[in-house]
Parts: sequence; C-alpha cells; structure tokens
Amino acid sequence: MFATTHDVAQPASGPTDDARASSDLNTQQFAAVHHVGSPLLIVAGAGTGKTKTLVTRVVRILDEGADPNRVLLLTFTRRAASEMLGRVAAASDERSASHVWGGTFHSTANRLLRNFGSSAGLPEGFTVLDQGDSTDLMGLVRTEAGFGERSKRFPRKETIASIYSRTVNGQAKLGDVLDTSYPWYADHIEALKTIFTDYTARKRRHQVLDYDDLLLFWRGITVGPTGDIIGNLFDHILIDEFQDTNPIQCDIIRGMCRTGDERPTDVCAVGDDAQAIYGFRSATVQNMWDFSDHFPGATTVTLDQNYRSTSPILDAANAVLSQTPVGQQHFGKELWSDRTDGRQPALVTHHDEGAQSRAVADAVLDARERGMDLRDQVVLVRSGHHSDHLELELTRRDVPFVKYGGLKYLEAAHVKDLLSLLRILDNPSDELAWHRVLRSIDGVGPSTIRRLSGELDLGRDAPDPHDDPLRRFVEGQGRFPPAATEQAAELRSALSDCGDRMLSPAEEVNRLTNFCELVFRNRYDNADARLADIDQLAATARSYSSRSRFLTELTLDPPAKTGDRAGPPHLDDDWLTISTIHSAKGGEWRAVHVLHAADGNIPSDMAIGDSEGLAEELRLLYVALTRAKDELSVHVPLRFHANRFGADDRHLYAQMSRFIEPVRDYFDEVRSADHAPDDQTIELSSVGVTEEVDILLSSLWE
DNA sequence: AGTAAAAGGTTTTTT
DNA sequence: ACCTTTTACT
Repeated sequence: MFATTHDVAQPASGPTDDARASSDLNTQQFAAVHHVGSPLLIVAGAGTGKTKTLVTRVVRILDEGADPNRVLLLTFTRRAASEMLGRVAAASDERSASHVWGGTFHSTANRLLRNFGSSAGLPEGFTVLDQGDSTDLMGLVRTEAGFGERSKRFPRKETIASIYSRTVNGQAKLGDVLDTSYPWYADHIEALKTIFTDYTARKRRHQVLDYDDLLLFWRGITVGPTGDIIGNLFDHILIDEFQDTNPIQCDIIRGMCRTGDERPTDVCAVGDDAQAIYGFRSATVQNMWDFSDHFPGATTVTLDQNYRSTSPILDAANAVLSQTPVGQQHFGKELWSDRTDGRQPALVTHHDEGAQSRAVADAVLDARERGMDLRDQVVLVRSGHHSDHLELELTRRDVPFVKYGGLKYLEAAHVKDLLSLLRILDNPSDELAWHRVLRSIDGVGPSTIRRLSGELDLGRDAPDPHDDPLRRFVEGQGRFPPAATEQAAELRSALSDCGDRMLSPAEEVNRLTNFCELVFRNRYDNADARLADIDQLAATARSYSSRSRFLTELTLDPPAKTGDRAGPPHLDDDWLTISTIHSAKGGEWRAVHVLHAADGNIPSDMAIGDSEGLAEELRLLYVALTRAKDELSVHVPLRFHANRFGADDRHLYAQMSRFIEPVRDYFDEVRSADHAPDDQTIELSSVGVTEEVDILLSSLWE
C-alpha cells in the first residue's frame, strides 16, 4: 500500500528563488526544508543530500526562533546525531544547537525515562541491559527453568533472546513468531512462555530495562496520566532513517505529537524504502507507506537527484534494485546523477578467498598510489567474518584499518567482568551482575552461586537501602569454599572501599583492578593484555563524574572494536575502513570494495526461501553499491570456507550472487589474475604442519 | 557433591 | 570461536 501524495509541496516563486539559490539547495530539497503546516515525509534516495536537507531544516527551525529544547532529532546511531547537530551548530547559533534533543530512539528513551519514569511507576536509577546482558539473563532463566524433556534440542540463549525480541518488537503472538520464523522450535512454546515470563519478572524485580523495554516504557508514558506532559514536550520532531523504524517506534512518534490542537506538533520523517535493511529487528517500511494514515494531511517530497555517485555506478545500483519483486515495491523513484564521468564498476571473480584478499589489498594500495587516501576507501561485507581473511592479509602488509560492526570491545568477557563490578555498586540488586562476578571466582560453580544467592538474598523484590545484597556481602555474609577465599576476600574489600568512600568512576575502576588481576591470572593466559583493556576503561571513565552515567553511556553507545591493535590508529594516520553493510548505512566513500558477492553470502543463505528476507538482501546490496562516489568494485570468490569456525577445511563452490548475475552487463568483468599455483602454497600452510608431516609419513608406507 | 576439563554442536545483520 | 552438555576428577 502506498502513501497517497496529497499535495507535493511547491517552492514559491519570486524572492524565494534567490533564497534557494543562495542556500545551495535544489528545488526539492528547498521544498523539504521550508514546508510548514502539515506533517512531512521526505523520500530521500541514497546520496540525494538527505543529511544536508535535514540539517538545513533544523537550522531554519531554529532561525525562526524555535526553542531548541523543544526540538527533537531522532537518528539511527548516536554518531549520526552528533554529526548532524555539529553541522547545525556550524550553520547557526552554536549555543542553541547544543540544546536540541538529538540521539537514537533508545538514548532518548533513556533520557526521558530518567526524568519522567518515576511518575509512571518506573524505579529511579534503573540499569540498562545491553544485548549481551539480556542474552545472559535469558540464559540464567533458561538453566534454572530446567525445561524438562531433553528429547528435542532446546534453543540456545541467543536464539531465545532473538525470539523474544522479535515477538516484542513486532507486537506479535509468540505462537505466530515461532510458526513463521522458528518452526523447528515450535514444540517448545510452553517452555519459552515460562522463560519469557520469568525473564520479565526478574527485570522488574531487579530494576533493569533491556533495549526493548526502553521503547515500550517510552511508549507507555506517552499515554495515560503522563501522556499530556510527554506529548507536549516538543514542537518539532524530525526522524531520520524512518524506513528502519518498527511499529513501536511509530507509535512513539504518534504519542509524542499533540493532536486536536491549534498548534499541532511539526513532524518530519526522512527515509528511503529502498534502503530498508533492519527487518530482522522488526522494522517495517509499512510505517513509511502508511505515513499519511499515521499523520493525516501529510505531504510527501521526493529527492531523487543523486550528488554522490557517477552515473555508471548509479546505473548498476538501479539495475540491481529494479529486480525487487512485485509486492515488495518501493516508492518508485529512479535516482539520476549529472556526474556522467567515471568508469563502469568492476566485477571481479576470484578463484578463492585468498585470491580475493590479495586482489583487494592490491586494489586498495593501488588506489592510494593514485592519490586516494585509505580513508577515502571502504571494504564492505555482508557478515563480520567475511573480512577475516582480508584482515590477515592487510596486517601482513602493514595496512592500517579499523573495522566497524564486528565484535564490540564491550563484548569481551573481561570487560564485562569489570563492568559487572561497577553495576553491582550502581544497583546492588542487579542479580545478573552478581552472578557474573561470583562465577568468575575460582572454585565457585553453579551450586555455590545458588547458595550464595540465598545468603545474600539476591532474589529479593524491593531493595532495602539499609539491607541490600551489597551491604550484606561487605559485612561478611556469604560463605565461600576454601579454594575461593583469597579472591572472595579481595572482592569484599574492594567493593567495601568503593562503597564507603566517595570515589570517582575512574578511581573505582582502579580500586577494582586488583580483584580483576587475581581473577584474570587464574583464568586467562593473556592476562596482561586484558588488564591493559581495563586500564583503557579507566581512562575512558576519567571523563565521567557519575558512575551511573558512565555505565549507561557505555551500553547505549558502545565503542567499536578495532583491528588487532589496542586502540584506533592515531588521528593523523591514514587508515582503511572495513565495515558490515549494515554499519555503513549513511556513509560514503570515494572507492568502495564489496566482498563475497557470492550466492549464499549475498544473499545470505539464511534469507533464501523467504521472499521478504530475500528482498531485504537485495536492498542490502543496493545500500552497499550506493556508498560509492567514484569507484566501485564487486568481488566474487568462487571457492570459500564452508563454515566460519575454521574447524575443518571444507570448502564450497558458489555461484555469483543471483542479484548481480542478471545485470552483469552494467559491470566491467575482470577475472582475477591470481591463479591456483599460488593458492596451493596458501592452502598448504593453512592445512598446517601436522598434515604435512602426516602426508610425508603415510607416503613412506602406502 | 560440586567443580573443572573435554567433547559436541552452531548458521547474520544491531540499538 | 563460543556455548551447552557430558564426562572426569577432587
């Protein structure tokens, strides 16, 4: 179903044309910036100046005297928010720009709930669980539930967590989610119900919110007794990447708007349904298509002049996108560019992954020779591990790179160990943090934890400030087995010191490092490297005066992990970016190298068989291609590892991506010069010395 | 009884 | 590479 375009805003004639010319906007952008009087949907194709339009619109709103405290800018990442507000600040009064509310749905939910949550029955000082924390809590509940019949395989905690999130975000019935997305687990529906119930109860009891709760509670305070206050906080709301919002987020926007009022809230959503790639998070483009149902009287403006890419690149991207199946239709704009220069994108087939890595490294270095800095280039992959092989090659050649979208620094076990200690101090009834800390002590296993949990009263409902688990613990309650006494004593003394004295977050981290050292030395063989990470965390903590803010910021905006090095390369250095396509959303680079464009990778073989999933994979490839300004190369290794765990040496032969093959005329086809002889050396060394010796030995008697 | 080590199974994207 | 289950060890 399409949004009906009631009336396409037209720019006024006369003096406005001068205004438009001087502001350097095209007709459509100008219309989008200056439209007032009804809700506005901006359909902005890739590279059409969407950010500029949004920024200019905010500047215009501020220039007209709006109260910046009453302007809300919702973006997909915090990075996008701070970048946009930085540009707003540069183009307007710096001080007023800094008062604009900007951030993701989740970080904004956090801010609002800290202010208004208690009046809606939310505990003050709640803790936010990140993805890993919720998963761990789900695991805790899972083991305690016991789930009876072990005849059939039970989903692992990650799977349970994603079933839960799909159910909640899509506002669907558990049974339906299982039937459509996880039919092989449909038999476990009763056990899952029990687990979900318990999971929710524990979160409430221990005053923690997960990501989904942030949205649910935000929506919750837009209705009921607080609804009038919340719905009246903002005069202007701007939402970026609207195609990737889910039904709850759409409800939230509606709830934030005044209705039936002589001065309705000014809503402006920007999106591109051709770039919707977060269906797995229950995002739906239906929100865009139904925009004028959600916001009556809405006007639509379409931006379709692309300023980013050369025509040959855009033609290829359009050709790919035109394969969108009927029923998954988009707003039907075709991007055009007047950058008619430039070469056709390259389509390079390689014998295997090794050849692909070498060729891409060559291409990157070659482009640098031609004057294209590493920072002007990006390598895009469908899945984090697709760049593993290339990362080795780049490291071998001393090419610096930073990887986005892979494993997060925060997900490293030892970092979570330390953060759990801080979380106990912050919220002594955080059962999950206690479990994690106690589990890290040598000599403590499931049974000891169960006993300690009782002795410290970790399951208690309402926290009593004079008798919480932390106080009980530092006062000596909780008996440990002999093997654990030393570590337990250090833990007691460290937590006690942090609780007694008024330490800054950084000082607390320092005080807790002793305990970490004791634990790490017994637990990990690379304790020193891990302790260095803790030091780095202490350094980060130094810029915070509040522990609770430090923890929340860290979970809502986790730092991306780099390549092999401890920190990002120096600022004045030049480095290559490697990114998942998802994390590259919104970005642009002069040269883009897309890896693993083979069927099974793009589209991922997990999405094959479901037409919606397949269409999303197609859009994903479209997003990748449209990141390129000047040069684009798509790489297809015909042979690659069958599984990503490296457990064996099985390889698969793949076809070129089904999305590329039919439109290969738009590409300049190149066969990698790198051939098998060289590969054999690589293969042999990857097989390992043991096999070589075994081959030698068996050749002696066979 | 309860913890530690070893074996067996896994499918991707992220606020 | 990591999580879960099973087995071995104290």
